[in-house]
Amino acid sequence: MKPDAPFPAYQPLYRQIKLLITEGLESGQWKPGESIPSELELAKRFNVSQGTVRKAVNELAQENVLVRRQGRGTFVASHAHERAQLAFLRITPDAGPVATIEAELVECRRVRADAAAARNLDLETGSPLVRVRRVLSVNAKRVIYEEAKVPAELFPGLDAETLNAHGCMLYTIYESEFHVRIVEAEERLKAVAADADTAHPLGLREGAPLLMMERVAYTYGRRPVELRRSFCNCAEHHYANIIN
Amino acid sequence: MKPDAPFPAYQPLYRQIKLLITEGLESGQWKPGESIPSELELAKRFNVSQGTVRKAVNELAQENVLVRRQGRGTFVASHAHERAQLAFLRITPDAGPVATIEAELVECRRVRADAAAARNLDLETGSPLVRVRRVLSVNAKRVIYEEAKVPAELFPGLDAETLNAHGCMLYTIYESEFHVRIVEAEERLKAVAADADTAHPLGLREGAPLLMMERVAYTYGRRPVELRRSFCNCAEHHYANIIN
DNA sequence: GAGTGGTCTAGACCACTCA
DNA sequence: GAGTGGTCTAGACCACTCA
Repeated sequence: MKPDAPFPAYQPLYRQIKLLITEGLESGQWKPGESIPSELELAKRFNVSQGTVRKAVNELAQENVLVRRQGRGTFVASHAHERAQLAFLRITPDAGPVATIEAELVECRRVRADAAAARNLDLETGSPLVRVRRVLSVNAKRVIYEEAKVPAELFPGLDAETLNAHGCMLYTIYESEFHVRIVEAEERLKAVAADADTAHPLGLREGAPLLMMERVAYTYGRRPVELRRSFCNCAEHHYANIIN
Repeated sequence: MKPDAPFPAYQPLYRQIKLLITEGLESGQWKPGESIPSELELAKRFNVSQGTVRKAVNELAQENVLVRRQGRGTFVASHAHERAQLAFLRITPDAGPVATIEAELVECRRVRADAAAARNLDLETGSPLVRVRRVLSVNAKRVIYEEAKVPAELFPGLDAETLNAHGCMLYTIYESEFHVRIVEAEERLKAVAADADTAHPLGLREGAPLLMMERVAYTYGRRPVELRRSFCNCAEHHYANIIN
């Protein structure tokens, strides 16, 4: 395999290999938690050197799409194991680690995408969405009220029953029940005053300061598949971030 | 050069090279904005292959310590150029990009480290610090009130005059005037209610919700050198973050 | 001991920058 | 055209896992 296609801009070989691997992941050829073939095997299959496969796999590992384990193999990253979940839950108690997380379902229903939701999810206005509202408890304290919206088409049969049956981690459910893996998210944070809707579920008075987190979550290929707005009571919790 | 030293745990060659390069940076042998020697030159100097140097340099580039430019060379990252500054200023207008940033100095004086500051900065309680309080304007709107504390020892002569003479980017000043380069930071975000101290500089009423950002900033080798607490009025601005 | 990923080398050639 | 980083190959050997 050589760089051909002069038009779609020059892409190095390892990027093309990366794309081929990503396609295998998208198609479900290799599922979350499973191992992909060894470097030598992939090199043979794609007719390139091991070094080129390595470079492609390294980038995917870096993006948390694959997980390398020396001596064992390379695995498809999963929200189910390894508490990689916590990468997407940045709220932490001020003192001590996150020990438990529980969710109480407030509501799960079908809605129509408004203009903003449609724009962010790359859909038509009015497209059917599933809207999930929940209260999350960290270490048995209710601190987050969140609303998630996802395209109904991608999540057929997502309802209260499904949610209650499969634990509290939404991204684990997306992955195991609907074959949608979240790999990246963009967040916008603001401090806002609690209104009636957000104050009550968290046991606060209206006007109390809340950390609002608006998120667009993406699957492979930077395709947006979830819109989320969360509100966190920061009395004893904070949002942790590392900059570099 | 071969892996020797059996005791301090096995470190691959490229990590040792990485450390040697970092030492050159810390010592000021190569200064921010300057280029470091070419890969082949470094390979000759350290008596390893170009590939090993490349691996070390790649990691440092990844950490935003070095910047690679094909055809030109490898440069020491700088807060002065390339608006790499914005990596550490996550506050953005809700609509449109950051066009201008200005700072008004509120206060600059010497203080003593309290227990918390001492712990976070790896100092003794009571150590001399310089405390800087400022109001930052983004696109000509005053939206951030911030307080930074740094060890006085590391920043001799840091005073109001210095600050007013060298523009508004603190990390650029640290770098150009005091040879302290910030490479990483940990932040904790909370929503809080404005008190008298924070409300007035931002033109808000007490009790208004503010986004509080507490930061520990690190130089090479993860040495903590700045403590910062900022408050942002989120009426028309937000904190942007990417998770993956 | 077989198989995996991790490190290291040597060398060829490409893409880009600049004088 | 000389010099830089970027890609790609082939091959050796190491560290780690597991049966």
